[in-house]
Amino acid sequence: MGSVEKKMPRINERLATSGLRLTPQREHVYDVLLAERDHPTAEQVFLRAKKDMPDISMATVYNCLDALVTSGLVKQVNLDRGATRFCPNMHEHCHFYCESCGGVYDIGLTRARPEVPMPRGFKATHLELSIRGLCPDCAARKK
Amino acid sequence: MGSVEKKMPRINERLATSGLRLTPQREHVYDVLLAERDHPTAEQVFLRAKKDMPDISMATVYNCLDALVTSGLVKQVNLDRGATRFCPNMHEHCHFYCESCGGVYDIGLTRARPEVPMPRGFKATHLELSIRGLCPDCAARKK
DNA sequence: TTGAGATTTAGAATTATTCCAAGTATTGAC
DNA sequence: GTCAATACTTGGAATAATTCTAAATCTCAA
Ligand SMILES: [Mn+2]
Ligand SMILES: [Mn+2]
Ligand SMILES: [Zn+2]
Ligand SMILES: [Zn+2]
Repeated sequence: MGSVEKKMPRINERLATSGLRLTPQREHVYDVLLAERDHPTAEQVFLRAKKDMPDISMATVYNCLDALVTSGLVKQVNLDRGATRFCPNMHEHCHFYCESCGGVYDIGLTRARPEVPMPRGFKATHLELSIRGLCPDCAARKK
Repeated sequence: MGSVEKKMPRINERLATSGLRLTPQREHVYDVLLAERDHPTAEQVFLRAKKDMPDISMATVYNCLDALVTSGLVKQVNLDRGATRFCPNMHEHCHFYCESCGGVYDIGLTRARPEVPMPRGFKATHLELSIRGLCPDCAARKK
């Protein structure tokens, strides 16, 4: 995670191509996401962001998250009815939701992109897989 | 769709095994869902249900939908942030969301249940695939 | 230096859903 | 059949997550 050398130009450039500026708030929100790979909600991002930037507002967190999503640096993850979660991992992957602890984990899709035969006429542009069950910790505990 | 002969015992029995009663409202909400295969929201179900049962309330529609889901007669479908949609098709299938018209379509998963290699320790119990793109009508129109 | 446009912010508004408490209906024991 | 226990429906209040709004602040380029 060579943050300064690699992250900065990337985030700057990505925002720029969407006509957005790199602001301290946006960078900080992105850092918060990169710091922990648990798919936090906007609320959780807000709480974490405040630690180092006490004056940041909830509205700004929503704005920043939106800017990061728009510029392709962050993915939104929606799990049934709950609050939207955010994921800075832009590699192709799907999400595993633990029904016991509520945790969300990345599952790499090596090459096995699920193949689904489309009925005539449908043009698929994007497909999303989500899995639910028990994470390793919870599975072990339930034994 | 031999409704009376086949639907009634099924819905009655399914509700019963969850300790729930078959009420006129529950049956009517189920009928509304069966009448059109377009994954309506609770609001839409409410509007349609009122046509033949003008005194039904929104709260009851939510309650009925919940009862039907609990007893395994109806599936909930969540598409990103939007209102939950409801689907009376209990065969294994996934959902196609048209980014142009917003329609939701059932896509049968013949046998091709997507195979995903689980990292060590994860116990998957359920997996869900959703696809977005253009439905046949919208795809043709965009040509 | 300056002003147009972008960004941040607090708080109001909105949306979808759940909760609540009261009234109504159904059921089974007698 | 009567009656109480239980289930169900209902309107409205409450909640949760998100979006909107309008004013203050910041940034960049001329
Ligand atoms: Mn992820
Ligand atoms: Mn469906
Ligand atoms: Zn877990
Ligand atoms: Zn369409």
